[in-house]
Amino acid sequence: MTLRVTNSLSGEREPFEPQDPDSVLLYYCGLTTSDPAHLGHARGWVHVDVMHRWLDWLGYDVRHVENFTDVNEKIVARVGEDGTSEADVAESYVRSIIEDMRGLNLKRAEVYPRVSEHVPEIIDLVERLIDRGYAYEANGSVYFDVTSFEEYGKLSNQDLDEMEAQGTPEEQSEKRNPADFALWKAGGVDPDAIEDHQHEGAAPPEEACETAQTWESPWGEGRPGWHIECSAMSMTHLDETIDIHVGGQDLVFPHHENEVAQSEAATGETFAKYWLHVRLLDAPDDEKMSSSLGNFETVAEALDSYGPNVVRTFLLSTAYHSPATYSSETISEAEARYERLERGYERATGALDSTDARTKVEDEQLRAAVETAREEFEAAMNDDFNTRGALASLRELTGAVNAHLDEHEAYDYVGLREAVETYEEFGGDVLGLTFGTGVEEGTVDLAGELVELVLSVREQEREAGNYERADQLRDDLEALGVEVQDTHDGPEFRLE
RNA sequence: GCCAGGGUGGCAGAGUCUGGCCGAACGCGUCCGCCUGCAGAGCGGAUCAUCGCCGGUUCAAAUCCGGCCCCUGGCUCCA
Repeated sequence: MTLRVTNSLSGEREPFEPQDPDSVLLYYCGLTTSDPAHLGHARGWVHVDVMHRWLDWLGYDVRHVENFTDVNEKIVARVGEDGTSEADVAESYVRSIIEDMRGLNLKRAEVYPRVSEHVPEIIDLVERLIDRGYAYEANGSVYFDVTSFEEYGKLSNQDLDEMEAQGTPEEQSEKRNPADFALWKAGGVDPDAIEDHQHEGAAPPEEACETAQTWESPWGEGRPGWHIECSAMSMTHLDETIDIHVGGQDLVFPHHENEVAQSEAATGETFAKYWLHVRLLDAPDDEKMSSSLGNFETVAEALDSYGPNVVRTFLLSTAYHSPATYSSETISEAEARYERLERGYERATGALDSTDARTKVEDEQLRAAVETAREEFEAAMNDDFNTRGALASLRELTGAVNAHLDEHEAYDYVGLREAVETYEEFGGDVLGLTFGTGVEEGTVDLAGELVELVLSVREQEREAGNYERADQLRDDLEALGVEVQDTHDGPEFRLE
């Protein structure tokens, strides 16, 4: 069975065939480091992460690059609020973003390149475009001539005549065609350009702009344009042609379209074989979640409230290109979904470690269910990374595990072991969920022993018929995050 | 206006490429039963969908074709 992906270039689901059958070059359009990351960003990250993990599972050697845009007017707008200079502000957000990524249990990319560290490569690329007749200089700025690239518009299906102008009025006057876009911008940052983005506590615009970074170039001092960075960094760290380029749906035009144009004009080669676009996350009011609208939940807040597993389950409960809304309802459903999986895993591992698990016992139903779950998981992931379907197969596995444990006195050791391996391999390695972090009965650590102690007191109360006291102890434990469940074999607990 | 993606049960959300296994997955919710001092978890069962509208193709359509309505995103910084 082969992987199929929806390619924005063709608008169709296509078989995935990387240039080199053994490896995949993957680029993800990362963030501008001017605001804390919000859940919408996490949606992109987590889906790219799972794509990466699935490609690993399929046996590809994945080279994954994800940039930080640390040169941008919006960063300059934060000077005074979150730092003392553009570079300083950018650095503080890079740090918080990396922390968020860790918190989300993302597999590391191979490189996280920054624009500020790739200016020479950007300048080289711009020169190449000028040499080849695709770009021109005007007053120290350099623009890409969209009419020179015949295929301009092929990614977003835009028609040049229908397009509105890109750039500021000043830029417009320098351009040959309204749709031309800047590769290099002369000078520093114009105070007028940042005023609208400034918040309370920001430095005066003129002062903030003083701290904006500029670089020497063949056209004088200036700054790189927005789109050119990704082309330069993708080519530097991967290759002139990469296999998969992923980004937010909002970037299709103009950002990705321009990347295609400038890259392919410069190299004469295909820039990216497959373009995958992650749909934006919607806020409860059905609007997109975005920094500028201020209607977001930050990654840090979400992780704090729900933890990485619930957040990931929530994000993976919707296919990467489908609409998804973040609300208290949708996140608590994800919580229930994750917990059910985790309980199944814990029951399975607990049973496996008990003396009731026997290699001689064989439950055909359990084993068939494990087999089916594995097949369905694989089929779902291969079908354009259908994470919702993949999650569904693990639920069915959970149902089979629970049914087996409920219906039998002696357990099927081999079947349970296969089930546990499936959780770990697919739920763990591929979906990036972690199970079994709760403290098991009989765990040797102090917290566990103390809970045991409280539970034994509660058992005495129950035996004595003092249910009120027993329930009070249960409620108190609950308040501390210890969930108590009475079973045939005595009380069990798990930490939330 | 132009481009892209959506409209599936109370909610959420697969399936649409490759028409039939879809009288529609997984789940949340609700109800009943088992278990249980109670609760939770689990198990079993039930409830819940004329798949946006109209027309067409076909033995057969959520899935293909045509028209229309509505929503979201992009066309300005944005994952």
